[in-house]
Amino acid sequence: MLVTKETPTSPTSPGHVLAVLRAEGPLTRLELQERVGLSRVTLVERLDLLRRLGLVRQAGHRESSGGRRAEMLEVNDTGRTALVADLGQSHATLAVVDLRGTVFARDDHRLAVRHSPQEVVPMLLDAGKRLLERTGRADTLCAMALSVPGQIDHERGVTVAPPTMPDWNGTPLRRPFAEVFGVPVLLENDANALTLGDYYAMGRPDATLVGVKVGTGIGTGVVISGRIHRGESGSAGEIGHMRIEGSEQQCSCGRRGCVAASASGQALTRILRSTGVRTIADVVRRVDEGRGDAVRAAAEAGRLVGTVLATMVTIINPRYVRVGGAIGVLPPFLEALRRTVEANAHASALRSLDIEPSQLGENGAFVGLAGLVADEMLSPATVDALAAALPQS
Amino acid sequence: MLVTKETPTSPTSPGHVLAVLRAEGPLTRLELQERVGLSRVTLVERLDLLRRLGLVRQAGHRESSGGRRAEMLEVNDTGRTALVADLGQSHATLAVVDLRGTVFARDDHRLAVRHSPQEVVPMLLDAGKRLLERTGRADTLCAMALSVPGQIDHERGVTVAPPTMPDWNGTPLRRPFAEVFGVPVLLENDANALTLGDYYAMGRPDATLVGVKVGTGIGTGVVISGRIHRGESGSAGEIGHMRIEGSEQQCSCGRRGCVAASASGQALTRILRSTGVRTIADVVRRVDEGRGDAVRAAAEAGRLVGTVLATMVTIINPRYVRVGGAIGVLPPFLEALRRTVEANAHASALRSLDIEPSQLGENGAFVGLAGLVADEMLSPATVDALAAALPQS
DNA sequence: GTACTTTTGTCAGGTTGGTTAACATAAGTA
DNA sequence: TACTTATGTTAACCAACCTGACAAAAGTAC
Repeated sequence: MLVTKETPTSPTSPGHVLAVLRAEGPLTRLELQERVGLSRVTLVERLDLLRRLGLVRQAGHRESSGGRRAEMLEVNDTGRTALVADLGQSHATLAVVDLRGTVFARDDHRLAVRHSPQEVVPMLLDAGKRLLERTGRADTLCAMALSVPGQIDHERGVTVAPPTMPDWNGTPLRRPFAEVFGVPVLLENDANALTLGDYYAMGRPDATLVGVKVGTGIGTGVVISGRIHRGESGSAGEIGHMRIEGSEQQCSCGRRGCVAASASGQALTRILRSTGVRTIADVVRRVDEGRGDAVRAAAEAGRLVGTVLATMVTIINPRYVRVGGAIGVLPPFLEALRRTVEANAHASALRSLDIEPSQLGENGAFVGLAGLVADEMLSPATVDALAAALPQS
Repeated sequence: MLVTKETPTSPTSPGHVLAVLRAEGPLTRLELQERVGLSRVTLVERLDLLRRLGLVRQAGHRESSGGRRAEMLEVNDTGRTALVADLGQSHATLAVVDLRGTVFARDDHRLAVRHSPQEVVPMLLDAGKRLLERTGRADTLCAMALSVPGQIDHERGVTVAPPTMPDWNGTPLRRPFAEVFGVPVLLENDANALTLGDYYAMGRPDATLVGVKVGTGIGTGVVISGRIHRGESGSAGEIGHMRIEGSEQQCSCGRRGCVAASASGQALTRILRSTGVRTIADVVRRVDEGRGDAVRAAAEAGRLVGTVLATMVTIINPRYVRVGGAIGVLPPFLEALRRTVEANAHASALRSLDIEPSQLGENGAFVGLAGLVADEMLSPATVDALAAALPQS
């Protein structure tokens, strides 16, 4: 049966007041009062509570309309800290951020191609501790969030790694980090995290958003009604290993003809190997330099991903598509992708569609993870729990 | 910005009590009290209100545990009436139903291939009035719901008809029916309505459900978190006019190579024309009789739809797929579809997947529309509004 | 400066909507 | 008949919130 998931909090609880403030940006007390439907007396009490929790702050004033200026209030999303990590097939990056996604410090690690959790997890724990100390924000740490390639078993807090990373299959991630840092640990797929980054950076639009990430591998994320659609087994949007009609290219997943076998960063590296390319960074550099073979390969990759994305657009009918990842943002790739989608998707789905590159660059996943933490820590339920635990006046 | 859409009703309001009862089936007063979190005194008052509104009723007793038996309570979903209509490319069917989808009377009309709203709408209004009178349920009518092929502009209550029904493009549907029957009118795409039918018939599972309808045309619906995903322009799931690689078959939509041009009921009728087939009913009969050419054609159609559905399954990662429509439920079609999905969709998405034919037959759309009406009329917001308007004891 | 306006905070009394506790009745079992 | 459980009702009570009055802060207009 469908279980109602709304928090059992009343629509005038402190948590709900904060939610209104979060959704509708800086507001004056009067505006807030109208939207929440509380009397001034009670609202003052609510705000006092939220202020003591450090969750709201002043944000300038409105123009005077003949008397005292009204003070604007907003959610304090810079006071608390999250430790976030982006784990990839060949890298691991840690960052200390606030709940808005501002990066205070980051720490990049290259990883061997076939790295194992036994080496990487302790390294991350250690690096995380040092990074927190270095920024002096350890005392405001409220959560940790990790993005990983492949699927996640959210129930158990365990990875369900892709075939390309067999050592990582079933690795418990939530537990070790929760134990060391003593805060909740959120896990998210890498493409989902990037998609959420764009979603939050766009001001949490109330429309369906599809995010595409083309880096070493290929993945997508879908945000519907403000939430990532993960599907029944957490593999929704895993388009990287869909078949391309007519292709027999061997894929690193073991099968043949996958999109990722022909259009991922890994595939481009292989395709351009004879021209001296060894890494994805090499691919990006050559495309930026305008080398014909590299540009053509990127465009062909964009066309292939575009074919699959056109189907996705037809099925999901999103308002926005945001394309990220090292390969995804390359202009020849993006242009070919856009043209292919426009040629193949359902006409009606195209009318309201907006395809743009992801705006966040290197920090995209961090913004997404920070937003995820924010949604968790600033949710009405969490805030009401905090408020209830607060000592009286 | 994302606007919070929860009703501003408190979590202990009459509407919410009803919602709990709706979600968790028949409950005793004590169980209900625990789940809602109200004292017995107040719960009695709530239930009195709901009983006076005719929204709850007794449903037998629990076994005695040594004393008086506890009385079970359930939502009364048979007391109110909805007029529902399923409008197709060549038929229009009206039915009088209760909010559970029980059909009290139905009225089938064949329509000319190129029918126009100018003839059909007045006919439906007239037939609806007579049907309501005949069943004697006109006095409990609480809403009307219509399913139509093509998309719907829910804002304006207007159809955005498919290219195959150009006369119906932009037809106002909500207004004429609302004026004649004096109740709210809900509109839904036909594939969405059928999908919702299976969703409600399955007891509103808390999992993603994809419905596929293959009748005259091809359409799909997606239920996520208990709601139909309609997409930005209402065309989500319109897979009928996606391209098949290699096909150049002319489609009735004007383009070439669409799935619907090769795999819809209309396409099968054309393909089997030389064997004497004239209608979809002919196709169904010949497949049921086991005629080789018809069975092969149905299987090939299933394979083609399966190819597209495999992509959809990979992208959405649903728990359930339900296949309906006159062609969709044919065993050779369904078997070929199932095999194709299993061969092509992402392995992880297949593990938790359950593909079955729609269980509802002719009345599928009616059950879906009835559920849609129920969700609307029994929602906390609607119920609380009714309760507030009720005269004091 | 003074007069006026708007914003914000606080106190006090009243209303509402719920609570608990006690009692009464109904409807079972042993 | 005695005991148990379910249900309804009454009355006293209580917490949360509201309204209204008052006051101070912080502006503008003159």
